Amino acid sequence: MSTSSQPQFRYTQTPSKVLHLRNLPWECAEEELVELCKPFGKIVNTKCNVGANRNQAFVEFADLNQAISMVSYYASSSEPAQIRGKTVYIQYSNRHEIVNNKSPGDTPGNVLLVTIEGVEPNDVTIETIHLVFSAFGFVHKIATFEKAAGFQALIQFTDAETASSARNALDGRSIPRYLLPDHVTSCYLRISYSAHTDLNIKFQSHRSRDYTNPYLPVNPTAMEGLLQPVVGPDGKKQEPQSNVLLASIENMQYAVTVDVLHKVFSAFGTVQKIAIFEKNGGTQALIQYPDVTTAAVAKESLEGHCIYDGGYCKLHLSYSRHTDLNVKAYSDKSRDYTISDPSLLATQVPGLPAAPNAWQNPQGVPVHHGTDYSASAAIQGQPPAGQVPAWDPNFQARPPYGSVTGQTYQSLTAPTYVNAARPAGSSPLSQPGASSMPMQQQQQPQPPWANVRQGGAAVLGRPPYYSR
DNA sequence: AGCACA
Repeated sequence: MSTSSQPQFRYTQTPSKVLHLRNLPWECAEEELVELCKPFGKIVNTKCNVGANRNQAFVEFADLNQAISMVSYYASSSEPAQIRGKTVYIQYSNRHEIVNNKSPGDTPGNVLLVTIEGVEPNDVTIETIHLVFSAFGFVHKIATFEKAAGFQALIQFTDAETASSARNALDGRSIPRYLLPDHVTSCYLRISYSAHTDLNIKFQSHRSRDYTNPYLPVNPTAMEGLLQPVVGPDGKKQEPQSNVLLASIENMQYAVTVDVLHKVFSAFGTVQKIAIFEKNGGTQALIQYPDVTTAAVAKESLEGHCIYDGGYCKLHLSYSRHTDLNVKAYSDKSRDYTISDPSLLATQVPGLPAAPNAWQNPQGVPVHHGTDYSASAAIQGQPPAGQVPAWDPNFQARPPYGSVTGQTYQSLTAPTYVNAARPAGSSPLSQPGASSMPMQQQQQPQPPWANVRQGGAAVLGRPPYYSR
């Protein structure tokens, strides 16, 4: 902070395109400023409400001579410059351009930056935010994050007009109390415009949503945040035991299929469900046991071990926060072994339960496959049987391609490959007789909200966000 | 009445 850094005399004006106007009336509008100045030239920028009293302003002309003409005119005029009858004092500014006339947050755009004050991130769900802002138009995307400023959300509308209507209505307002947890006393929204025009949402999760693409992959790890945060009795975070294990597969040189995982994890007890997914470029899987004890044994036994010799497909296990996976009964990435007796599924059982809870498993009970899959399996080159990757220390490293299951669920395998091989729309499941399960062709992961509604299958097919 | 923003 050196005084010599300001060598120019403060009140000695060298000409500038920028004029400094002071003694302006309270909250002088930009229009009033322009009215006063535009007879002298083209105004390219202004800044109003400057100074502690907000009664100063800057006006920048396109050309220096225009500014000079204005200053000269009023220097020799008998009538001072006036706005609303107040004399306005005009000088050259000591700067030569107006910078940051508008802060970026005041430049309208279709994306709002919302800071939610007075709440913890867990107090306001993305659903609540969506609800509040949807009142002004279709909300395309939402991304939430925690920064120094607090809990913030980027909310993408179709256009700046919609965004500004939301901003005008909600800025400084509070989210309705009934949408908030009881312990939240106040929750004020500070809204500005983001410079973004299109948010890049990679996953549906508890922190981000893309309502234009309901079938965007769900990030299962992120979705765990939907559950209660886990805090031990001592107040510290802990990893609670669970009947569901989260397996990260490292150095996955060979394909790890549902069948392989089933074989490996079945060594410790009944495996109920398996789901495989990609996360951060790696492969992870969720393996569900009936009880925590079995999961704990499997975790202790398998942690750090490799599915194949040579350090291939090394397992890292932790407890998932899930307790009951909602997975497609048959897909190349998931399996629900609890759906019913596999031996029944292999054969056509016309009256097999239409399953009161069939909507929870949109892939449904594949009673319609009939003879179809045997042919498709052949097309896929799947041998009827093959080497089973066993949990055997002597097991030779070998890609499990073509590996087929043991007798127990061999029959389950074929429909999986059938579904994977068949283009959407050609599934026999879409035949009229299958109308009770309308969404069976949806191969994408279910949006997380799909399974919380009754009749979720129908909701999945036509999310409410398409209703506009 | 006396020079902004972030």
